Amino acid sequence: MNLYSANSLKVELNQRGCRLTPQRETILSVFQNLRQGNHLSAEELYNILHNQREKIGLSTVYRTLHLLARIGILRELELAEGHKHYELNLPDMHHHHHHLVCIQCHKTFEFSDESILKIGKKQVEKAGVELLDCQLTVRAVCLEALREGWPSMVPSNWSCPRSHSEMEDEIS
Amino acid sequence: MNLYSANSLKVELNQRGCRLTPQRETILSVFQNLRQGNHLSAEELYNILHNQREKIGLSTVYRTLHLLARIGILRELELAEGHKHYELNLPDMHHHHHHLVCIQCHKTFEFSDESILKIGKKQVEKAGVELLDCQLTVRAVCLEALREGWPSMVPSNWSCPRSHSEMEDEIS
DNA sequence: TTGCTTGCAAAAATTTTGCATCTAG
DNA sequence: CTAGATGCAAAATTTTTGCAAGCAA
Repeated sequence: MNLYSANSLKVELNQRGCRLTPQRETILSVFQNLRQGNHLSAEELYNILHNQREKIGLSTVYRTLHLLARIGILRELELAEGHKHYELNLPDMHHHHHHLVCIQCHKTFEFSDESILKIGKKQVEKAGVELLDCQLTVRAVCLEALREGWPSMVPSNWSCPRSHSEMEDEIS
Repeated sequence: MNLYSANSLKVELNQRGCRLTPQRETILSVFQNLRQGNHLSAEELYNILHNQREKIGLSTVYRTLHLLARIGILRELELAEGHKHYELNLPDMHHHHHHLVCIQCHKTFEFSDESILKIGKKQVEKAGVELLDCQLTVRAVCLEALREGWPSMVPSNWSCPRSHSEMEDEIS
């Protein structure tokens, strides 16, 4: 599962006049160890690092997330929760996936579909630009919310009873 | 092009115990008059309203955008510019479209592909949830940025020389 | 009337930046 | 050494909220 070794990261960075610092290495390793299907916000990553007794400033976290996303190592997800989430970018057909998210409780499901990347590649070619990422986001309302009588009966902060088991230090 | 009349908006709102206010009507009309392919952030919408001498508070703008997106009248776009954008949600095959965006200069291209909505519908059915929106976002780097030597040679605030003609009061 | 809405200002949440200091190459 | 990176605190951006007053149904 080690898709980017510290060394290949170093090469990537040095090619662009950037440096491999312990902070960057640590942050990448958090993503490497994240179980498939999870993604982190800057704040969540920062908390994980703190739980691991790593001293990395929040601004460094933000700067590193940007850098790695720009390089193409991370993928930026916009799941409409008020902040971006990040995950490893695995552009090969095998790992490439997309998201279905409930706009009420933010539960997310992953799915794969090879034809999407093909469509993205076609468009990119037509526009004469270079592909970085291609993600389908399906917004929906979950069964539980519908059962509660969404949308009229569901207060905007309502969330599935069971869905409160999330993140913070979810490294497998 | 009048897809939602004031009256059908009223019905939609009243069904959910909400009211049709002049502010909501005005905001919807801005989107109706926006030329196809444009989308607005809360701030941009607020400015347009001001230019039209409408007195609508920024919080009302935010509240209305949320409401209309929740109802399914607007579509929330996440084009990675630091804030959400909104456009009319036209879920029929004919108007449904997707976005290709340059992460460097934020230029966006629209495209249609019927198979995407089909994929979304399939996933939604499988997950047993109700579809609200289905959008493919392709992130790429534009030709101009590549020519400048992206990524190593391009400062992160660089933008295509010509691409500075945007928004603010772009109503056609 | 009643309870949903608004506008304002204040607060919250998220992200960015300036700068002195540190460090990878 | 030297340009890039860090950490902190301060600032900027974007969005949300409390509350008194207004207005749609």
